[in-house]
Amino acid sequence: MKLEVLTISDSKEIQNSIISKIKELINYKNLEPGDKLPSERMLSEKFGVTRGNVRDAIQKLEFYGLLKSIPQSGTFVANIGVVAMNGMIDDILRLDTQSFKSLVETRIVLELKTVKCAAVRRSEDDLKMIKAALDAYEEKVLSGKDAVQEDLLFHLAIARASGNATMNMFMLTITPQIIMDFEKYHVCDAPLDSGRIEEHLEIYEAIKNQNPDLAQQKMKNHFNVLYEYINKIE
Amino acid sequence: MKLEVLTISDSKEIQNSIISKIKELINYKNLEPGDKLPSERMLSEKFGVTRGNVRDAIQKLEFYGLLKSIPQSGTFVANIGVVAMNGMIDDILRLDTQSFKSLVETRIVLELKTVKCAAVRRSEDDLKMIKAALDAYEEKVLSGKDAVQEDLLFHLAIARASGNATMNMFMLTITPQIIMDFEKYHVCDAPLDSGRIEEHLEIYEAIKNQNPDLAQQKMKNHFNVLYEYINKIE
DNA sequence: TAATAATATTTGGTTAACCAATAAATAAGT
DNA sequence: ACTTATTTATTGGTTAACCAAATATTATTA
Repeated sequence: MKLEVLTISDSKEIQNSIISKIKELINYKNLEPGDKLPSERMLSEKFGVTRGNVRDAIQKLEFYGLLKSIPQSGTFVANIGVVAMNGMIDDILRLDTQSFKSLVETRIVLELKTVKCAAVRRSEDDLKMIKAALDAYEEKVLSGKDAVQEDLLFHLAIARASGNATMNMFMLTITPQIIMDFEKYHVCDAPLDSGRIEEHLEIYEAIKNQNPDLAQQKMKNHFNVLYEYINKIE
Repeated sequence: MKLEVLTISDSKEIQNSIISKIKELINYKNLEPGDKLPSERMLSEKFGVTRGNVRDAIQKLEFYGLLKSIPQSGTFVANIGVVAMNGMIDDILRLDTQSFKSLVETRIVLELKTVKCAAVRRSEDDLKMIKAALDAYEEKVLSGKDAVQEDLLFHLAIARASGNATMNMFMLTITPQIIMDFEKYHVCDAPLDSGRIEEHLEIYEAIKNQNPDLAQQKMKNHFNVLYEYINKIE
């Protein structure tokens, strides 16, 4: 007889099934914005799972802004109607894992905007930090070493200078995965680096001179090779 | 004498200080990609905090892809170099709270892309779901009721049809906050809805006919009023 | 009867003990 | 001396008991 083991995907399944049951409960009980959910203990008993499982599921829905836990009081339905609640939970349950292509595609979209914002809004301090990242990248490349990290730190510095906390955070969430995939798929092995120093410099100059359209254009050029790459895969 | 109470911002401060200490530790010990961090118990003792605090901090860094916990084995530095590690942790610690403006700005950027992708990649199934969302929106508006939820579900259906899991997830994370802010700031009180049904329909038709550029153009029109709004505030 | 005070219960959050899987150290066998 | 088997210690994860704040209930009083 085979031993039953709880793998990660199993625990993900449990979490999703709990989320699904919470959705049904909200519909069944006609809970509206601001209404209180049953306590974690009751839910865990009702669903036949541990309280920890329930807490994790609630935490996930809290991350997406659908529930709000208040200490010593209860867990409440967010200020969002039943229709949106149902639609969003369905979407959350259906979410695929993020492919390399989707990550890069998203990165390009975000950066074509962050660079524009940075050109308009960057402070003198921002500019200094972008310059520092630029110099670090150049030095690493000229010494013949791999400079993937310094490359992406340059781009993150621009994201910070964009003055948009949302895009900044999104860039932070996708950057590590991109770095690892880059090395995995050997995207940066090609001898493009000498040209890319120049490209970085041009982007920097455009930001320095507060020319948003030029900055975006230079960034677009910079992404050309990457763009071709992701359209090739899949 | 005042009673000492641990507020949410205090606990956030603790978490950030732990993250900062982990960063110092990685530098001090010269931990490289794949190296093992000291155990949670040792860290909690070293830092003078509870093990739960340490776990939370590690979980946050795991979310950003900088650490990886493996059960019964340890917590490991991700496949990312020291330079990127330091830069990213600094960025994470510096992250601002997301303003309404940054949310809407990001939403526009993402949607101008998702709608284009959706026009190219949408399946017949996707198309049906977008149509269903469109009909639900129209019905709600024509009956004179508030249709903010149905509005955004239409846009989420497009995000799903884009075939890009990353942008889909990003849209899901910002949508609830936008809905709540919309109602808070009374963005949708204006009598624009009759015109907006038409706009939605045009977007849908462009997606149906697989015309990405037209779809993007229609989406851009649709966002015009919103775009003016966010450039007005602040 | 209504308003207030006191008590009991319920709540999400926290923590210390526990678990099974892993890794390290030791012992045994060849 | 080197491999293999066995034991021991350590690990992140889990759970059941506990906590203090918030709420509901009951008792008291005017």
